Parts: sequence; C-alpha cells; structure tokens
Amino acid sequence: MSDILTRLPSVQPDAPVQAAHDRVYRGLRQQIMHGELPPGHALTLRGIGKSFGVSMTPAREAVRRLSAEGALTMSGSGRVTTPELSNDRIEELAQIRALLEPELGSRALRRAHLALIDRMDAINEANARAVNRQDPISYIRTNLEFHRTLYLRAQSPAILGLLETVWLQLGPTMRELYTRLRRTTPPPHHRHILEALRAGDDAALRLAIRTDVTQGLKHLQG
Amino acid sequence: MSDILTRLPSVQPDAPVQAAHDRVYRGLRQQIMHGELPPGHALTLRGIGKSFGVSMTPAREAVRRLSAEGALTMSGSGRVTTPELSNDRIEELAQIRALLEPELGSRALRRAHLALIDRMDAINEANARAVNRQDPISYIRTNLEFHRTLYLRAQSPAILGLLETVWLQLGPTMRELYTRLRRTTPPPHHRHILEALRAGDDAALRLAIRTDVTQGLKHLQG
DNA sequence: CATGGACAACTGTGATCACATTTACCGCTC
DNA sequence: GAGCGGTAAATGTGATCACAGTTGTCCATG
Repeated sequence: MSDILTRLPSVQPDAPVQAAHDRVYRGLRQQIMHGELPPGHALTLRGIGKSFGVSMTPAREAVRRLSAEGALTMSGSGRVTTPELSNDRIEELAQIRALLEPELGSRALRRAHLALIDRMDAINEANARAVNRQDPISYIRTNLEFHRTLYLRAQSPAILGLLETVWLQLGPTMRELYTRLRRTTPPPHHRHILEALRAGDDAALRLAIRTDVTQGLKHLQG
Repeated sequence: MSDILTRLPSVQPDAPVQAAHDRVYRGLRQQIMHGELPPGHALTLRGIGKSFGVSMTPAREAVRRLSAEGALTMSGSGRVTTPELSNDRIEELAQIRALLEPELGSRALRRAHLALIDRMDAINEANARAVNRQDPISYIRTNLEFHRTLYLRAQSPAILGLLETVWLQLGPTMRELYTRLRRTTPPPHHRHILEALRAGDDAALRLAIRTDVTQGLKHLQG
C-alpha cells in the first residue's frame, strides 16, 4: 500500500524508514510546489546533496524523479533548473486543471460532510490572511491546501496524483505571478465553491471550480 | 564487445550520443507501454543493467523515472515490478482517458488534413490484422499509434505527455486483458472516429473517442 | 508429508572515484 | 569599452564497492 502512497506524499500515515533519496525528493518537491523557487532557478547535484547532507547519488535520483514529473527541466547537458513555462504550456496545464478538478470536486461532493467544509473554510481564511500579508508562498500553499482538502474526499488517488504533478509544474510560475502582481483580494470563487458544497449542487460546484482554476491562471499569460 | 562501441561515442559526429540511462528508459518504457510484460512482473537493477549492457547506475535512474510515471511499482524494500491495478484504479485511469482524449481529438480536428486521416486508416488496418493474428502486442501498439497519430496534431505536448503516462500505467493490464479474452473483431469505434474526422464534426468526434476509450476499458474490470 | 529454521544468494542503497564535457572567469587584443 | 580566447573550476555520468536487508532454498524435525 505504501507503494501507491509514494506518489501521494501529502498522505503518509506510516513513516517506516525514510530513504535518503526520498527525503531529498520530498524536500525539493515541497519547495517547488509551494513556489519557493523562481522559474529558471538552477540546481546542482552536489549542491542538493550538500544541503541535505547526502552524496550525489540520492540527489540524482530525486532530481530524476522530479524531472520525470515535470517539476524540473533538464537541459541537453544534464543541467537542471526549475521550468520556465511558455504561454502555450501554461494554457495546456490550465486546461488539464479545468478538466480534472471539477471531476474530483464532483466525486468529493457525494462524500463531503460539514466538518470538511468547515475545515476548508478555515484554510480559506488562512489564505485571505496570506493575501493581506503579501506572502506569495503562504498564499500558494493555502490555496493548494484548500483544493486538496476537497479532492482528498474524492477517494481517487490516481486522478489526484496526476493533478499534483500539474500543480508541481506550475509552482515556480505561480510564484512569479503572485510576486509580480500583488493581489489585495482573496480568490473570489472560493466562496462559490463553499456555497455549492453546502447546497450539494453538483453543477454549481463544477462551474465554480472551473472558474476558479481558469480565472487564477488567466493572469499568467503575457 | 560493447566496450568498444561505448568507448567511441564521438566517432559519430552528427548523432547525439544518447545517455545510457536514456537508452534503458526508452527500452523499458516501450516494453511496458506495448504490453510486452505481464502485470506483477519482477525486474532487478542488475538484470536490467545486464540486458542493456550497462551497470546498475543507469538502470536505477531509468527505473526511478519509470516508477515516478507510474509505469513501475516499487515495494517498500525497493523491489520493482510492473503494476497490478485494482478495479478502482482502472476506473480512474479510464476516466482520465475519457476526459483528456476527446479534448485532444477536438484540438487535432481543426488541424487535421486528409493525409493524416489516410495514415490513421492504414494504422487501423494494421490493427485489424493484429486482431486476426491474435497478436496482443501488435494490437496494443497499433491501437495506441492510431490515437497518438491523431493527438500529435493537437499540438498540445503537455496534455499528450500526461496521457502517455496513463497509457504506460495501463500497459501490462491491457496485455493481460487482450491475451485472456481473445478478440475476433477490431475496435468498432475507430470507424466512427474516422468518419467524424472526415465530416469535421467536433461533437461526433468527441463522443466517438470517449466511447472507444470507455468501451475498451470496460472489459478490464472483474 | 508438512513445518520451521538456518544459511546462502540476491537485491537495493548510498558513497566514492575517474572521466568527459560544459560553464565561468580573467586577461588580452583591437 | 567590447569582443574574444584560453585556462581553471564546476558539473553530470557511469562504474565499482561495501553494506544491510530481503528472499529463497534446503535440510532436519515433528
């Protein structure tokens, strides 16, 4: 069972023996997904190894795994950087989110209960505070947590896993966006999502999620 | 034997020397996606290395990359096998295909021309011959090639890349299916796809693709 | 014949090293 | 000051090795 969970690092009930390459993988993955690294940021195997206290070998495996997921880009000579996405690619990734996330939301709706909605509400408030604080990293983290909290209820690990690789690819770009244009208002459609959840309205939920996703990423293009 | 070949990579100036780990990755990936390996098939790093004429290091990187894409499963002790999918996971992967593939088809439709449709027709006939020959591997290969030929025209590498990881995960399972129940008729909806393409009918194309995908995978559950 | 345990072979992990290539830096020339 | 060349540092790659954990086998015991 833990073999499947390795693809969903957000869920780890048991922590038997964290292999070195797995520690490195998780650490880098979080940095990238939460937007702690700008696009085009260069990484080196020896540097990664040093910062995690391991040799090149586990660093290489973590990098290989992350680049397989699109979280890192490898140049022809093997140099590794965070991805700099073209407009076309951003549009594609937004389209994937727009296809997968309403489906996950719909699946979660049938299993959603009040405690879940309350938890999402709390995360959403933390998200609003991050906006006021002008803190891009906290903003991205709480925003993703808001969505993931809902989608976990869908009990669809394969779809969620695929979606998380999309989030990964967008991490550095989202950081750039949210540091460039300093937002002053929290994402407006989160409220619609919560309302649709409370009302148990499937169609409204799908629309709210889709709008939230596409609206948030529309500003990325330029 | 291979020592001499690997020691003279610069003799071929035009051909970019593909790294050893990449050769291994491509080789294994094709075996898995085309259904040459049954579900649960065990692989070892030393065995992979030996069969590709390299050491454990490139084999490990290729395996790491493939398991990151879901093409291989790693047990807690690091043992690596081809995945044995549960019914729930098959249903999820089918759903992902049903969401992504009609979108790719629709995007390709605007760019499709007659030569493309003729090529797909030829591939489809090869597919029918594979059915008559009772050749599961050729069947899977031509079936994927039929779809990929269309989707390549969508000019959407991110979506297609994600879709290919889904195909990868289904490879061994599809092999099992098509060897168990020996089909005698080619996939009926390929004809509908071709007709919709010729007519330029977007809605019909989306429906035909979605039906083809879900029909093909419906038999997998059991 | 079934069961259990000890031993040997096997397997993944991570460190280290040599090597080829790429990148960066510094000084020189025009 | 800008462009350029050459050397040194940095970097990825792949092989090899020691080690620990796992798996499989085979024989003794009941």
